[in-house]
Amino acid sequence: MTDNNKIAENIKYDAIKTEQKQRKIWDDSKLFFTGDIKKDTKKSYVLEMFPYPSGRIHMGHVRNYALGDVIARKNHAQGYQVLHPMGWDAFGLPAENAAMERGEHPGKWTYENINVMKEQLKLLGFSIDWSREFATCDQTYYKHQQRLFIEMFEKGLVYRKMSKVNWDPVENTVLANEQVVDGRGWRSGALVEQRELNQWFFKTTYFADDLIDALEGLNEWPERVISQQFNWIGRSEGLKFKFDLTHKFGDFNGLEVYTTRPDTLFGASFVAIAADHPIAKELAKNNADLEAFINDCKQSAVTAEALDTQEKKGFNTGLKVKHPFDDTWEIDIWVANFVLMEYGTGAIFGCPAHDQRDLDFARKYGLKVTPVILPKDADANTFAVENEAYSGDGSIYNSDFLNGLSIDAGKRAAIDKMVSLGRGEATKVFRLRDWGVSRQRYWGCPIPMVHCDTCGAVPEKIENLPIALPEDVTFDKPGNPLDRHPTFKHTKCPKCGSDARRETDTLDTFVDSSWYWARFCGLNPDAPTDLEGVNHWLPVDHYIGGIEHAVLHLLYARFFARAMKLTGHVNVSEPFKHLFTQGMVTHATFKSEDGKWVNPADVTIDGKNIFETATKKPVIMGAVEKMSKSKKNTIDPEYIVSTYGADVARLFVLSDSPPERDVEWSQAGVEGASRFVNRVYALFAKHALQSKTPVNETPNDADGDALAIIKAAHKAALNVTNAIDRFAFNAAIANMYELLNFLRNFDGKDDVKIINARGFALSVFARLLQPFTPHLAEEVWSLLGNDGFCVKAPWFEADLKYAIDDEVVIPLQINGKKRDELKVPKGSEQDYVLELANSSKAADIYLNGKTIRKVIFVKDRILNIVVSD
RNA sequence: GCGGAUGUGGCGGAAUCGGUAGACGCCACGGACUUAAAAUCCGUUGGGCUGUAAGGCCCGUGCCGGUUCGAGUCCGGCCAUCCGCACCA
Repeated sequence: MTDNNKIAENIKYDAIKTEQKQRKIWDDSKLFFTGDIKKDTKKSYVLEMFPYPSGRIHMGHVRNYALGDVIARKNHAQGYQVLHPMGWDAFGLPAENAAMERGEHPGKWTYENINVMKEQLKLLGFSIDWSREFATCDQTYYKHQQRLFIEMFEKGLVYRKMSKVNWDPVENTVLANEQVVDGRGWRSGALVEQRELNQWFFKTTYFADDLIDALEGLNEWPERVISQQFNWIGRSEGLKFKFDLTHKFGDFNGLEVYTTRPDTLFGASFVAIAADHPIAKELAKNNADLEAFINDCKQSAVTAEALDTQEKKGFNTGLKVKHPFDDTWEIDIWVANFVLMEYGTGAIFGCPAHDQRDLDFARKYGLKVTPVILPKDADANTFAVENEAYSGDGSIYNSDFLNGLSIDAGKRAAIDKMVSLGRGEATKVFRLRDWGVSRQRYWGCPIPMVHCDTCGAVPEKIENLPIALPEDVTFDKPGNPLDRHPTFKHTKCPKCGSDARRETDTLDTFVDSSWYWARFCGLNPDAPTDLEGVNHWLPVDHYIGGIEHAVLHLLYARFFARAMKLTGHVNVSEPFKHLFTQGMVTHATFKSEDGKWVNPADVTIDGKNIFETATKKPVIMGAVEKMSKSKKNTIDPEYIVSTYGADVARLFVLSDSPPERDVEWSQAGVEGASRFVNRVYALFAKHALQSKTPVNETPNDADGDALAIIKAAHKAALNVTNAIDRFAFNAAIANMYELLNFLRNFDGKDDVKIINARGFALSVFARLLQPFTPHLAEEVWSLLGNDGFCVKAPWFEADLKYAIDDEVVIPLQINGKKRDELKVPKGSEQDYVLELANSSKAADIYLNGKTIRKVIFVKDRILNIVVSD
């Protein structure tokens, strides 16, 4: 053992101290300050979904921001000008709850949390430009949001109406449709009630067609997000037309219905309306039985499972309509529990033969079932529908002028006829509704509108913005503190100057996060966006966050991009070019025998015995689940950072699983990452004992081991770069482990050429490490004798001359089974390889006495000889 | 019910273009160092059969089938798990 090695044995990497030192240097030199736009430099806008300031950061944040940081840092090294900002999604209910509990102002709680979390994020060494930080509860942010609201109002994208709303009785506020999951509030989990309230709406449906069409262009989005949005917007194309009532009823002489199957009109056997359809309501006034039925419908279940099993029920109103294509044909109108007022026109015609739901209904009430679509190869005289509706392809029959047509042609013909009769028109219907944004809460962006008895709802003047939240509020009573505030409500009409009432509802907090990506492009004090900034930086090149926002946030942000384009604040209609949705951080869960959750850190696993370390009481292992406080299976990132260092925390959350999948937190995995960091440091430190001269370019006089080292470095650079580009960070890290393992074979070797080659390989290695373990990378970068920052050193581009081996081992297959390996110079031709194969051991055994029928040769890949006896 | 994704050793996973399945890590086991342990370092590690040994053979990527000289990868059909939507007319 050389002296150097003896010294090296004692080399210990002090991650905690080194990381503090490095971060201070980065801060002092404003390393990640974006600065003014550099027009002649490639740009990269990397954005992770900004956090809600709940108190402390959790592992999910670490993974989210570590992912983005890899891309941002690699782009830095590649010479891009990078925009990598951070802010706070800071309005919302938890702050009000905290205010109630502590008697503090929600703003105080929020800003305190922001301070704590910002310090925690800084500990992790992310390459964030903190100079662009803002919180959505900053007046300097929501002021502009109020302006956007007013301008959208002026463009007709905002309106107010009385509407049935989803009322969350726990949060005491309204929820958007998207925020109701299985009939429950998405956050509170409370059963949602229906209430009638006057609400502000964003006209998301105005862009419905474009929101769905443009999905096709989002080819860097995950397929499942695209399909979720597609289903959510839910466009259907069909026919809206009017039935005539046989007898006028009150003010009603007709009934409008919507159908996607106008081709089956001659199979109609009933018409059904929703329980809250105006005709049903009117009828119920003089019909107690119907009233009872309607009330019954209203109370029916809201959950998915219940809907599934719920029986179809109807009430025959006694009213009838005439068939639109045959005056003499009369059809009963039923009120049915499965017809929704919110979709289409709230009324349908039922064709039981070709719709399962209609068939169930018809069978229950003994209604006629007339097939009008004849499957190919079926006999018109014998084809019948029993208990399964036929929804497949076929040709139309039993249908007068539609007979013989295909389904598509029949649809067109029926629509054309309906149009020529003046009874209807082709119509698109969307599942997507307009976005109700009024919330009866304090801690949100005030809606900048004024209600005047003469002028109606009038927007506040832009120069009066922000409409600021008053500070002197209390949370001791239920309801909205703004509404009961002594002065906030009282104002003058911006139009006529007379006494008026200020709107006291605030905006849904999803509004706040719908445009922050645009604000980051430049903190213009005078307008929502900086035009030069948005024109340069948008769209976001990489947007990274959780899959739980697949519909809500991402749909709203796409809507806002369109609205802001219309109002002249951005030039894109799609905000995010590449979307990446990362998996969760999970951890084992444990429960004590009395059913209480036990923190995994307090559990000892000794063979089959699992017990609480302190008390020795047995515990039961539960499922691996998303880290959550309630299940006590969280790991505090700050604890990991202070024990193992930020690099280890970052490395682990990226190394164990592909980023789009869940990663399971494990102590052993963390220790593995920590070993890696220490070994890497030791490798560099030992080298530094022998040389302090940086070798940043490929040495050209190497041979033997030195050449092998150089090749390994180039190969690693090629593989790691490719892996990062396809977001396979776990594979990138595996490649770095391989490089480490290889280079360790040459630890301490004192041959000059080896030292030189190793110095070069380490220079490459440091640069590959930089996006993943930046503190370590910068430290070892200077150990190699470099001035300046590793992150500023050019990203190492592999030379294929070195990265690709000049000798390859290819399999020799006989009849498709591998029988031997052949070492051949790269690019060897078939003749040469075949000759080599003939002299191999395998040839003796498998080729002797056989007839060669075919030879398959793929250069540098494989030789396969097909033989027979 | 509809739509989407996934399925590979004891575990997490790799295999980028149809061409050596199991890289890399974890766990486990053996060894070195140590009074001892931890740490560290060096090895072994898909299953089975066979051989004194070097080695050889068979099986193997959820299941069944197909295309191909060759399939984890492509095609058809199942099964399982997860996610989303769901009386949407």
